[in-house]
Amino acid sequence: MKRTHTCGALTDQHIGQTANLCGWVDSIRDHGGITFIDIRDRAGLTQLVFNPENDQALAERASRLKPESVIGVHGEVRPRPAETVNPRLPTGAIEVVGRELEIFNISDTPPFPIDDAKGDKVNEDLRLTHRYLDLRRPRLRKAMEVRHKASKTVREVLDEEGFYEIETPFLFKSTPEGAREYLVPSRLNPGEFYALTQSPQQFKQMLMVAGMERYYQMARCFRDEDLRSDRQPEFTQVDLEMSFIDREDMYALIEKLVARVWKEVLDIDIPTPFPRMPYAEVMNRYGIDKPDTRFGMELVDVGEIFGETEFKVFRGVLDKGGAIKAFNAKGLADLTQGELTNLTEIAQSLGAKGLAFIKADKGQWKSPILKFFTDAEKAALAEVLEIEDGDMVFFAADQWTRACTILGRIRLEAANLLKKRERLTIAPDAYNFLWVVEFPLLIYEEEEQRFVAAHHPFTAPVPEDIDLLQKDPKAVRGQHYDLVLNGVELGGGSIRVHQPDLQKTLFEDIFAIPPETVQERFGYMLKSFRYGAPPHGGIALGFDRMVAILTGTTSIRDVIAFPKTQKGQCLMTDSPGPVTDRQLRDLHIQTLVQED
RNA sequence: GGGGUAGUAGCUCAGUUGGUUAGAGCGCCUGCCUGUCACGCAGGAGGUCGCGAGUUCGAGUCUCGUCUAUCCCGCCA
Repeated sequence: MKRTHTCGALTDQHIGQTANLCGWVDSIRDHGGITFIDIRDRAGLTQLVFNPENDQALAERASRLKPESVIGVHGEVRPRPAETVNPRLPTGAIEVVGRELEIFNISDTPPFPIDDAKGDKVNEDLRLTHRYLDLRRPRLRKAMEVRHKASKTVREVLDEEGFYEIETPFLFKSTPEGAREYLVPSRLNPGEFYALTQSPQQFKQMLMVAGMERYYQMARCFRDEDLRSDRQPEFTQVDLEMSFIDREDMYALIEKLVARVWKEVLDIDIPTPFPRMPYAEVMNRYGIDKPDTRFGMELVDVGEIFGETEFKVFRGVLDKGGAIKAFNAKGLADLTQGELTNLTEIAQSLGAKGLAFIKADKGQWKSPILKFFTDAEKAALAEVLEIEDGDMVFFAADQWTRACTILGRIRLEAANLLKKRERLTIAPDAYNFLWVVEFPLLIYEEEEQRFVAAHHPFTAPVPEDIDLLQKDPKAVRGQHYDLVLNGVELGGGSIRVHQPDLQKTLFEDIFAIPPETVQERFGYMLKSFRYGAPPHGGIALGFDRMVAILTGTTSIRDVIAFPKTQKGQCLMTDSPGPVTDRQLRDLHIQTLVQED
């Protein structure tokens, strides 16, 4: 039986017509005589009626079906009796009277309910083992649709903007700086290995040297790092690179791209341009480089208030040039002892000695450190932090970065506690995009006693800071930009170095990589830059994270058809798995693990 | 590598201070039922309490170890 309509398509417009529907049995309601079957396909649900008065044998066959079986039904569309119309269903005004029934496949009883509400509560490992059943649930089906629409829109916009979609190799060579890589033994080159690309970074720059001018790719990337709810070993980036552009061009393009995706998928108008904030400011105000700006409780520098303090802890930090930061967790004075202990432990894990606080409770302030504060200091605190009864204020006194980082983390934890108490609500359709700009180009690595790239070694310095490279490397800002959305790092990129001499200086003088190593790893790149490299820059957006936000989930596993568990396994196919000795021999490798 | 949470029927969970035969809802099976849509009613089957040790007269419950999933730290240029 060939289908003529989908299960979502039939409405009262089709009354009187015949139709062939194919799909899965969603539910069976056998009344002894009359039997109703909901048939489901990708598009929706339609009620089938089988009446023994019409065809006794057919009605009996229908009533013996099992849920999730696949059937085809021929019948006519008719209106439901007025009092039995179901307004909760798009197809609730009609039903299809079954005349013929073809059973394509009888289903075993599924191991878990194929149902959004119940399915969401089922253990994820069971769902992943039977992912083909999990994906039947409307929520996941919808996620796949959103993912498709988003990638389609990305392709449309970038096509309009003159980009070529170009594929680059997955099999690359190992580049030990950066993420741990998946290695692939080379059969034809004994003892040598490919590495799967952790991103197409070097290839896309070569495409610019090659004169492609505008490249993009829905690029699969591979990183052998530990997993998180927003990190999978293979994931997808919207990867692109452009020649002859500056940062402003990039902001405009990505704002256009993102706004179109939100419009196409959610029918929401995202205001552009997006706000921009320098790295130093986001750290000062939010204590994190990917701030969630959907709520306030911003960090405040209270160092000036305590300029004359005799409180040893603050005095010591200020004398060493550190910072005293504070923020007001509005309405969190009823924090429990357990919650406070938990916050303190988090602060300590980030290097704090403790977590100082002031609780404004029933008209008075309570705090172990209150006795060290003068009345003037208290008054000043009350003013800048807008302390009211019921508030909880946290402090961090440390070197600037650490003080910000500690409170930035506590701010997020406090927000979660307030959400639980329903004192902080964030609109589900709040999308706070933000460009974070002017990152430092370099970070000093204490362990290795050298500078490393804050992002990657191909990021160009801000032109007016180039002179500082030798004099004051810490002060050099990079032409890097991060796109942040609701506290999630959605992507990042930069204007690249395109001058061979500058790139060589960065590698050898600043990052202190031995010249032989530079030659081995990046020699081809430096060489290419001597043959007419255009100024260029690019960006990569985390596509899985974008779709997760579009579908309102926090786990990218919900938007990847076949994701892996935290141990990197696919429970459906049971991979990875062992290989034969013969395979290992062909690849010239041995394992040190003995099979049981 | 480290910390937290969870693991009891096919699924979701309850199980008191360690004490008789481990329960519920859903699902499944059987029967009844002609307008339901989470159909209803009656009955029934279904358990290696993740696994392994230990303590104890006695362990789902306590201890240790271990496995799996998940959240987080480290890690992710």
